[in-house]
Order: sequence, then C-alpha cells, then structure tokens
Amino acid sequence: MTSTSPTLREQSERLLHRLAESGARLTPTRAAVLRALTSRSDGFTVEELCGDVRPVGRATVFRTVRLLLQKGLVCKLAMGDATPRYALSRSGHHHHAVCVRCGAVDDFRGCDLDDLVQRVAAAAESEVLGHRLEVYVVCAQCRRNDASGSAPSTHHAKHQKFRAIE
Amino acid sequence: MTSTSPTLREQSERLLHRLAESGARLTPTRAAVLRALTSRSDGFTVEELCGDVRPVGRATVFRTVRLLLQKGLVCKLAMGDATPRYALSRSGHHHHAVCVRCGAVDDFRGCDLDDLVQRVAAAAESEVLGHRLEVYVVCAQCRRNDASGSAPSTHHAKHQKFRAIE
DNA sequence: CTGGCTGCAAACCATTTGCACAAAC
DNA sequence: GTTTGTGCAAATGGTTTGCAGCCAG
Repeated sequence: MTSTSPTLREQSERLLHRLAESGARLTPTRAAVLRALTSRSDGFTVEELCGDVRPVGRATVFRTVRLLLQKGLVCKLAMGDATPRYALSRSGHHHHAVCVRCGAVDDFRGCDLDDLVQRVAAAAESEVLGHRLEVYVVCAQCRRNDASGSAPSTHHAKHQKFRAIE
Repeated sequence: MTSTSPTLREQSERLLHRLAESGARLTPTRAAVLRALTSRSDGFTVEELCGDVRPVGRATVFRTVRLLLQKGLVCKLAMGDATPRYALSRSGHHHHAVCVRCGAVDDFRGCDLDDLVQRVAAAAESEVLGHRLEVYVVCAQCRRNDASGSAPSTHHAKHQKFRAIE
C-alpha cells in the first residue's frame, strides 16, 4: 500500500520534470501532491487529495492543482453536479467515461467527433476552440457490486458524490 | 424589446402546463421565472434570472431552477469553469455549442455518438447512462465584434464569465 | 383549510486571497 | 538576495436551508 510502485514513481517524476521545465519551482510539497495524484485513480477530488498529503495546507493543494491544470498536466471533469473531479492528463486528445457511482474515470480516444464538430461550427459561423465529451456510466466494478446485492461500492471513492445525470 | 412575442408567451405557458402536470403548484412567481427564462437567450445564469424577476427572492429562483432541472425542462451547461449556466431543454437528445465569450448557446442534434458511446461502454463493461457533449466556440456575433476592433461583445451576457478552455 | 410556496437571513462549502514567513534558484 | 511557494485564517461567492407567513388547490 505504501510501496510506491516504480511505474508510479516514474510517472510522478516525469510530471515533476514537466513542471520544472515550465518554470515552476520544484518543492517537496509539489512532489508530494504529484505523488498523491499519481497513486490515486482518476476522478479524484481536491478534498481527497488533501487527505493524502496531509500536512500540506488546503490552499496549497488547490493552488497546485490549479497550476497543473494550467500546465495541462491534469484535466478537470466538469460533471453536471457535485464537486469537480480531476484526472491525470494522458497525452493527446481524449474523452472520459465517468462512473456516476464511484467516480472512476476511463479515458478513451479515437473520437470521430471532429467532423461533427466542424459541421456544427460551420453552421453557426463560429470558431471552434475545443470540445468536451463525457460519457456517464456505471462501471464494471460497481455493476458487480450491485449484482452481489450488498457491498456498497467502496472500491474507489468513499463517498459516491455523483448524483443522477440531469 | 419589452413586447413579449406571442411565441415566447406560448412557450412559457407550455412550460407552466408541464410543471402543473407534474404536480407542482402554479404560482405567479413561477410564471414570472418561466417568462424570464423563455425571453432570455440560452446560456443564462441564475444570477441573471434573478435580475429579471426582481422582486422574487434569490432562494426561490434557485429552487425554481432546480425544480425545472428535475422536471427536465431546463438543462445545465456544466462548463469547465465559471458559474453554471442553463438553457431551455429542447425536446429530444441534443448537445450544445457554447460561446466562451458571451455564453450564448446553440443546440445541435443529429449526433452520431451513439455508436462511439456504445463501443466505449462495451470495452469497459459499463452500463451507459448518458453522455454530454459540449463544443466551445466563439460565436459569429463575437467574432464580428472582435473584427470590428472595439465593441466589447455586449450583445449577450454583460460579463463574459467563461475563461479559457482548460 | 392544509400543504406546498416564498422571503429573508443565516448557514454552508468549496475555493480564493492576504499576509507574514520560508525556501528555491 | 530575489522571487516564488507555503500556511494559516479570513474573505468570497454561489447555493442551500430554517423558519414564519402566505397562497394555490
């Protein structure tokens, strides 16, 4: 549990590098946040992160996440309701399948949206800046838990913060 | 400008009906909110709505919007940043093109996403509950304003609350 | 009449900010 | 030695809630 797998360590160090390259200072606090980030499964909240890096102050965690957001190292899952959740940015354009029960996030790419998006833009004489697609699901694990009756899906987030899709 | 077009009146009355049908009470306040809703272009904030129905209290406007959301009469534009904005629900499945300058919203339908979405779900063994696609644009009007140099795009929202797409 | 609305003000909660101090470059 | 990051606590801002009174059904 506390044994940071080499892959995770690598990952957080790569992020640290990317941060440094972009002119940000390289502090223990940031390293801690990045470590927490990488060991956490996608779809975490800032709150959860705060718990992971305990001695670090809330404000700093928020500031760090914001920084990472600006640098494009994490992305925000806007979600209809609830508290915003974040995920590590995989490289390249992709979208998210978010489990509304536990908040787990799956990336997927190969979206064939560009045509659609361009058509929309042309029709409206608008310039496209970007797009976001989120698919809301009940993930395999949560379905399994559902099936087995009891066991509230504790496999990911403790509090399933997502409410129904509006 | 203040001359409520017959179409708008119709529209708000239809909404009123739908509300009544669903068991909600039919009060002047709600009628006012619905009128404001329909005369406003899509992509409004609760704040703006409050301005429109002035004597009505904030809390009530929030409650009403939430009600309409539950009844499916309006939908929420989640947006990455900024204050959530709302739009009248057109019937049927559709998505939104949101202008990041002024907040104007265009609907579009005929999304070919179902295949994609189902593929994603199958891959993850997940059950799809829904999906949301938002396209972020600079709308025709805002582009025109940009081109003509000055004229900050006041044609819609007073304060362009949207920040960059993260 | 009676339960569902409304208004007001206070409560909430996630996030931001001000400021003094500490640490990185 | 500057400039940037951090912690704490206070401020913010959007949203919700508690409660007394009011109005639609």
